[in-house]
Amino acid sequence: MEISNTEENYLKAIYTISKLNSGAGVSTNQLSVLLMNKAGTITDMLKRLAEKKLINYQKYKGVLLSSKGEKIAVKIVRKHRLWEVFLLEKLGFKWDEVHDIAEQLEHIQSDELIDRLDLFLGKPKFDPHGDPIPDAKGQINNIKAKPLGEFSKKGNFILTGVCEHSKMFLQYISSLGLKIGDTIKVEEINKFDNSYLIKMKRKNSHFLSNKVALNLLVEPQAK
Amino acid sequence: MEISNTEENYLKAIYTISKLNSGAGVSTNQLSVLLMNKAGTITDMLKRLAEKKLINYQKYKGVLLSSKGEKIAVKIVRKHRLWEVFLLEKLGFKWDEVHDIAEQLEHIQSDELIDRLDLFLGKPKFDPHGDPIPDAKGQINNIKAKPLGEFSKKGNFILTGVCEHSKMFLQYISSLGLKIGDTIKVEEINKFDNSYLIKMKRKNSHFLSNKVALNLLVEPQAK
DNA sequence: TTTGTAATTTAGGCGAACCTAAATTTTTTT
DNA sequence: AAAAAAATTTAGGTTCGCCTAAATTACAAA
Repeated sequence: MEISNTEENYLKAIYTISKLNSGAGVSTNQLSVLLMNKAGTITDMLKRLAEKKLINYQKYKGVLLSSKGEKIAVKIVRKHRLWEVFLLEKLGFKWDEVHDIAEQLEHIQSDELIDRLDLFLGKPKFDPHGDPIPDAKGQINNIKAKPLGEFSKKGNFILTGVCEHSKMFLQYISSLGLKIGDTIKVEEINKFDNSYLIKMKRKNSHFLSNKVALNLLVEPQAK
Repeated sequence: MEISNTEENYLKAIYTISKLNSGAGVSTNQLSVLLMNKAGTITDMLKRLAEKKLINYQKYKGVLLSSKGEKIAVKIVRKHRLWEVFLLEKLGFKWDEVHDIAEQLEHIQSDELIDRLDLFLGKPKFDPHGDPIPDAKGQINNIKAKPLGEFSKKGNFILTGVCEHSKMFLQYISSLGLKIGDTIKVEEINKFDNSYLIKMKRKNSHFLSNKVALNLLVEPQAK
C-alpha cells in the first residue's frame, strides 16, 4: 500500500500527540494545531487514513493509531532520529539546525538505507537530544529517564539526554567533559541546596548545581 | 519561488536529454518516454515551467532550459551525484543499488546540507559512475573522456567512467580488479579485432575485447 | 435541562499532477 | 503538393491535499 509523505506526517503527529496525552485519543484540534492545517482538512485525512486501516477513528471521538499505523509512525521516528545523529556527528551540524532537514530525510523510502545508516552510525540508542531511537524491529528502549535533580540517591547513572538545549548549557556540560552515554557517579548530595558531587570515569570530581542537575536526563545504571 | 519535486524532475530530464541531443531542443515525446508520463501531461507542465521562466518553450518547437532553469538542474545533478558517492563510499552500497535512493535524496532542500556533505566526502570530482560532479558554483569539470575503444594509442589512461551500467558488465570489470580512478596501461592493440592488452598497477595483464573497451570511459593520463 | 459555545464534520471549491480522447500542427511519404 | 502518419496540444475528467463557510454534535454553564 502506498503511503504519501503527507499521510506519514499525519501518522507521526498522531503518534507524538498520543504519547503526550499518555495514550489518550488525539483530537482533530490538536492535530490542526501541530500540523498547521484547518480542522476540516484534518477530518478529510482522518477518513482516508481510517479507510486504509492505519488509524482507529470514530466521528467526534478522537483518533488512535492502529498497530499497522503505529508501525509506520515508529519507523519514521527511527529514520528521523538516525538522520539527526548523522547530521550532527558526521556533518557537524549544530543541535538546533538538524530538525528541519531530518524532517525531510525521514521520508526517504529504503529499508536497506536505514539499516546501513544505522550500522554506519554504530547503532546509536539515542539521538542528539537524548530521545531513544527505535531499533529495526520497532522496539524502543523504553527508559525511565528522569532529570538527575529528581533522584536523591547516590550511585551510577547514565546520561541519556538533556532538557535544556541552549548553546550556553550545552557548552557548559561539554566543558565538564560530559556527553550523552557517559556514566556519572553521584558521590555526595548536599541536602541544603540539592547540589551534587559527581565523578565520571577517569576524570576528576565536579560539583553540579541543582539547576544543572534538573536539566540532565539520566537513568539509573542497570548494574 | 517554490519549485516542486515534480518540477525539479522535469528540469533534470530536460537537462539530461538536451545533453544527449548535443544541445538541441527537447521534444515532448522524449520527455514523455523518460518521465513515463503521457504527452498531454508533459505539455501541461511545460506551460507551467515556461510561465515560471524556467524554460524557453514554443508550441510544437521543443524546449530548452533558461539560465535560471539550468542552474536548478545542475544543482540537482550535483546533489544526486554527491549522494551517490555517499551511498557507495560511506554506506557500502553497490553501483547498481544507489540510483533509486539518490533519486529521492536529490530533492532534499538545504544548501548547508549539500556543502557539508560535499566536504564530508572530500569534495569528490566524479561520482561512482565516473560522471563529473558540478561544484558549488555549478561549474562542471568538463573532461574529454572517451571510450577506451576509440583510442588507438598505447600508454596510460585513467578510468573515469563506464557507458554500460548493467550488473553483468559492472561485475565483469570488478572481477578484473578495475575501478573508477585506476590507471590502465595499454601495452598492445590487436589490429585485427581491436582488442587490447592492458596492465594495471601491481596486477597481471588482461585482454579486453573491443566491445568491453568501448564501454570504458577513459582519459589519457595527464603526465 | 435548556442554552450557548466550542469542537467537529460536511459541502463545495481550488491548484497540482496525472489521465484519455479529440483536435491540431508538423513531418514524411507518395 | 496532397495525403498519410506522427507528434503535439487542447479539452474534459480524476485524485490528493488543502481551503472557507455552513451545519452538526458535544460539552459546559446558567
